Amino acid sequence: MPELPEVETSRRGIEPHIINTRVARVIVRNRSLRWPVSKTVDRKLLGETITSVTRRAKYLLINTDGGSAILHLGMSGSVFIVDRDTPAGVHDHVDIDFDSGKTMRFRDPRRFGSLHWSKTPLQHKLLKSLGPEPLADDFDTAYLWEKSRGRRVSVKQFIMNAQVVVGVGNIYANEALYLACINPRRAAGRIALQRYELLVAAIKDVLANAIKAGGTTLRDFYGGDGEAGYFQQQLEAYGREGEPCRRCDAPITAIVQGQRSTYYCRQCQT
DNA sequence: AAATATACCTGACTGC
DNA sequence: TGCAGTCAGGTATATT
Repeated sequence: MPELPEVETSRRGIEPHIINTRVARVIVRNRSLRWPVSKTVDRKLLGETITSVTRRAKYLLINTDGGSAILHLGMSGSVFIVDRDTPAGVHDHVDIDFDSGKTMRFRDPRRFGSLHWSKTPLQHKLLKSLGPEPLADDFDTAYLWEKSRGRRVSVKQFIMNAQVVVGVGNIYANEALYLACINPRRAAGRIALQRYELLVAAIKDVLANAIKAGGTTLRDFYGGDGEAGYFQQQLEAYGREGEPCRRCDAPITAIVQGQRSTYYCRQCQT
């Protein structure tokens, strides 16, 4: 499923193929994504030239001089480049054809993704109240510690809250807490500054490593669907219920927090 | 204000 | 082999 590293991988895979090229046609086969795709999107995109593809949280911004398309991959979405007139599958909901003869295709079996248009995407309702980017310098120990004061919610749910920090999905929340030796059930407001230092470093580390691993997917991105489980072999906690902790050998425990599965070591995450 | 629950959707998997 | 049931998960929104 696309977490931040995969969205970033998609961005890097797509941008070189569509930058400075003009949109020749937009085909929306299915408008019922998470929110109905407005015809405004197709209308505004048509004829525009792509100036860049950027990312904010897990949103891809396909930028033009006239505004930006805001694409979210949801849980099962992917974007990739194909030659024009490549037959579309049942879950291929949107094609953007370019003058170059290439097509950017959006595929999303579960249709949790979304597509919007905005002249000022960072001010868009969906983006305007997001927290800092986890890999940016303004996401640091002091910020996270301060933000956590007085909060009784579990630290895992706290770091998965996009108003606190974006891009930390379930898998990476589990992994980061494991790396920082913090019990996911602990209240966010009752964790010391020094431990937040470890946690911030762990979040940055796990995301940076996953982006690096995404480079593997990038190689066969062209024509592929970018959904390969590239980071799986590096997981320390997620999905390892009953298997031995690689630090202390105690079995990894699985619990549910906020209807999400949590995996952690009861012995060394305190 | 903060915490918690709900809704959206379908492929993959499990058990009969 | 087929079928019904369960799970997964991002995030806006509703409810407490």
